[in-house]
Amino acid sequence: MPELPEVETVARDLAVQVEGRTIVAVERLDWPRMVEVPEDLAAFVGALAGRRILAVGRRAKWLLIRLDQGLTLALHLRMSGSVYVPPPDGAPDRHVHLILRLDDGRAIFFHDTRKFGRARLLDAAGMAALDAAHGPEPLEDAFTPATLGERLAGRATRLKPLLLDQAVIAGLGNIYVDEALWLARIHPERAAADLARKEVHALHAAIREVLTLSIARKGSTFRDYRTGYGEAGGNQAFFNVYARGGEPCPRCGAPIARMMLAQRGTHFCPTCQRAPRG
DNA sequence: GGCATCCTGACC
DNA sequence: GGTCAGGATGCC
Repeated sequence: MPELPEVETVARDLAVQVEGRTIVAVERLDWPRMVEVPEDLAAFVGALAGRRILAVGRRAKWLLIRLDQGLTLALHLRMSGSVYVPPPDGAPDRHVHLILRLDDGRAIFFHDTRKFGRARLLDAAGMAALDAAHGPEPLEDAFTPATLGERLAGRATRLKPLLLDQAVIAGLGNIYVDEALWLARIHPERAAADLARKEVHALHAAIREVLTLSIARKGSTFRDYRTGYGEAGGNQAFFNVYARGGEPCPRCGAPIARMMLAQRGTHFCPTCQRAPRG
C-alpha cells in the first residue's frame, strides 16, 4: 500500500477538492468487510449522510476525513487501495467498493483490488485511541535523532521489522524502510540497539529524506496506488534498491541483494550497507 | 520470531 | 501450476 508519502499525497489532493463539501449519499459499499464493524453497516451509512467535510489529513498510514459532529472517517488503504476524486465523467469499475457522493455532484471513490482496505467511523475517543496506537510522525519537528534513538534503545530485534512496526514509528512501509536503510548505509538485519550514535543520526536523516522526496513526487506507484486525482505518482523512478535486486548499487556498483526478512521482500546493497557483527 | 490469513492480479 | 505484491493481525 500506500505508505506515508502516498497517504499524505492523497490527503493533500483531497483537501483542495472536497473540503467544505457535504456528503449527500453513500453508494456502492458492496464489500461490507471493509467497514470494521460490518454489523453496524446501516449505522455507518446513516451517520455519514449529511456530514460536512471539514478537513482531510493523515495519521501514520490512515487517511483522516474530518467531519462535523466530532466524527472522523478513517480509511486505511492497506496493500492495493486508492482514494480519489474521479473526473466528472469517471465511472467506477468493479474494484470501487465505496463511493461518497458530494453535494456538488462529484464523488470520492475508494478503489481496492485486493479488498484489504478498511474504513472506520470514529468519534473523538476513537480518534484518540487511533492516535495513541501509533508511534511518532517522522516528519514532525518533534521527531529528532534522540527520539529515534529512544525508540531503538534496548531493542535486540533486527532493524527492519522494528521500523515497519507502526507503534515504533509511524508511516514507514516496505519501500521506504529499504530505501532509508540504503541511504543510511545500514544493513536491515542489524540489531536495533547496536546502532552507533552516528548511525542513528544517519538513519533519522535518511528516513526524512526518502519520505520528503517522495511526497514532492506525489508518491510511488509500484502497482495500484493513485493520487487523490486518480493519477500515478512519480517517485518509483527514483528507487535506489527497492524492486531492483540484481541491478548495480547506484553508489558502489555491487549487485543489489534481495532476501526475505520477516516475510517481506528486502532489498539492500551487501557491500555498502554495514552488516551485523559476527 | 515464524507462519497463516485476508483478496486479486501479474508474471514466470 | 507457483510466486510475489506499498499491510496488519492473530496464533503457536
